Amino acid sequence: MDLVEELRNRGLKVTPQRMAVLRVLSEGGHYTGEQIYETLKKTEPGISLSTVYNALETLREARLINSFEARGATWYEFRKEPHANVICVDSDEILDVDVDLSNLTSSINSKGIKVKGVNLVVYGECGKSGESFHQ
Amino acid sequence: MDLVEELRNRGLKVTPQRMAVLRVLSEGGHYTGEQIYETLKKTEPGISLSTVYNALETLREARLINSFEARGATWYEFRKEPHANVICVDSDEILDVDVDLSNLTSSINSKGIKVKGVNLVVYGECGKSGESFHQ
DNA sequence: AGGGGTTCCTGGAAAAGTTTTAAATTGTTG
DNA sequence: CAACAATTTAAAACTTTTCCAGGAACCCCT
Repeated sequence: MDLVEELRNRGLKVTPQRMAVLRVLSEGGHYTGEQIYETLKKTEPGISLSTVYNALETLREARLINSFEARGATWYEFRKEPHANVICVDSDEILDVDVDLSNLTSSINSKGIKVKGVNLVVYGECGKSGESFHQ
Repeated sequence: MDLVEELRNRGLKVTPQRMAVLRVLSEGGHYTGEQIYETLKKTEPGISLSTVYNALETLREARLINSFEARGATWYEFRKEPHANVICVDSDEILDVDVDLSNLTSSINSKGIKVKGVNLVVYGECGKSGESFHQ
């Protein structure tokens, strides 16, 4: 099922702005709302920051993208398997690291909590240094 | 080693404001900076919000308390073993759930990343409903 | 295909909520 | 008591949400 279909199936309209946000995130990496807005301003003249935030929230509810909070901001990424978001304290990068979270989820489920989402943020030294914009 | 000693050992001054913040957190639960400020205003007349934030950052760096981000705010808790912070989507409570994170940490360490901190935020239904202030 | 109508979405400005900063004052430690 | 760190107050910064009028997407119909 492609992204357009997934939006329609949920009664959501397929707008150019939503597709533009998806296009940015589908290339991989981690972005704040502001970063997506700055990226899209170049190709989507007139798009507004509130539209970006509206689209992000809608796409997140539709589970087409994920979000997590770190460093005082909300970060968005294209949907993918549960994983660790590793924040490199030396390089400011955010890396995806595949880890198995199924044991953890079932352990919490067994305590009477129905797990709806898991956000794992790890702070660590990854040996690199310097800044990188595309996170 | 008590808290006063731990502050002194790190070259930090023991101020009434820092001790007041520790007193709130040591009773357990999860608080935002604003909630701690509101709590302390009753017993520490004249304390300011920025002092609370300064103290929280200092205490966090000294590893006497933990913090994690969720729901658009930073939440603080007294230091304890790594665990899952479960946000109940039905009751707005935040619960501590003990889970073993050692496998996860060593798995990430083995990929060349030196783990400095783990923040595990889980969203789930815990069957309760209604609001609770002390989280 | 094309048009009409309904519903939902967008854009711009402003507000809200959280956290940080600046500069002067006060407090803690040796 | 001197040296230096921490607190206070106010304002600003930063991210995100809200409001609503105008516009666009979708559905149905021909």
